[in-house]
Amino acid sequence: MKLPHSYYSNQDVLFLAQNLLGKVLFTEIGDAITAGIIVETEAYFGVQDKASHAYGGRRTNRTEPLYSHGGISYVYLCYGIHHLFNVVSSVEDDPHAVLIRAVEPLIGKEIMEHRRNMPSSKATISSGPGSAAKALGIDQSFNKKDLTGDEIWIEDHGILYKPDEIITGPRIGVAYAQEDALLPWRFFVKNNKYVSKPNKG
DNA sequence: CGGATGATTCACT
DNA sequence: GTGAATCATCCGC
Repeated sequence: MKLPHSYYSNQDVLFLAQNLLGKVLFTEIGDAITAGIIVETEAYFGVQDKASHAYGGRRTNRTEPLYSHGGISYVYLCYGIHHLFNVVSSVEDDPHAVLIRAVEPLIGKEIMEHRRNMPSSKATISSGPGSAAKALGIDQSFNKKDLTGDEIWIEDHGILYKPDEIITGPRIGVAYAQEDALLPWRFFVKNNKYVSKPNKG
């Protein structure tokens, strides 16, 4: 059930970003288990991607997790308020990652409702990278965690979307990346209400 | 050591 | 649609 370490070694981050749609992201904090179906992702294409924190081989204390072997998390604070969760992929020193932008609440909905202070019927409970992370209880302490461990992991529940249900488009909020901002490296499930921003095909 | 800056969200107008 | 919130990180001096 749990995706094995080998899954994350895939060196094609665009494939992985698309393949992660329909997978189920779990967190366990104390006794609280929550999980959501991944319905929106973005690929960050290593050193050659101007939108990536690792662009040009930039290597700092913060970006260090990106350079690890695939299969760990990369969580960082954005705008001083939001924790954004990424799945690190590929091999060591090849800093590819997939940003999880939205999940559909599946397990532990009451816990997510409490964390977000809104009903899970509301789309915005886990729509957008900051909200999805908060619903799952992800914060800085989840940085650099092994994704095959027992604090945060991803399972395959056999959910498969048809090719025409998966939409590709430019990434959100990366205008600073100039021409790379136009690359169609955002993937989401068509018409899923938990997808942020435009979710139609 | 200080200034700038976000892979965003939410409350208002 | 607009603007505030809010701080770790990064980079230049």
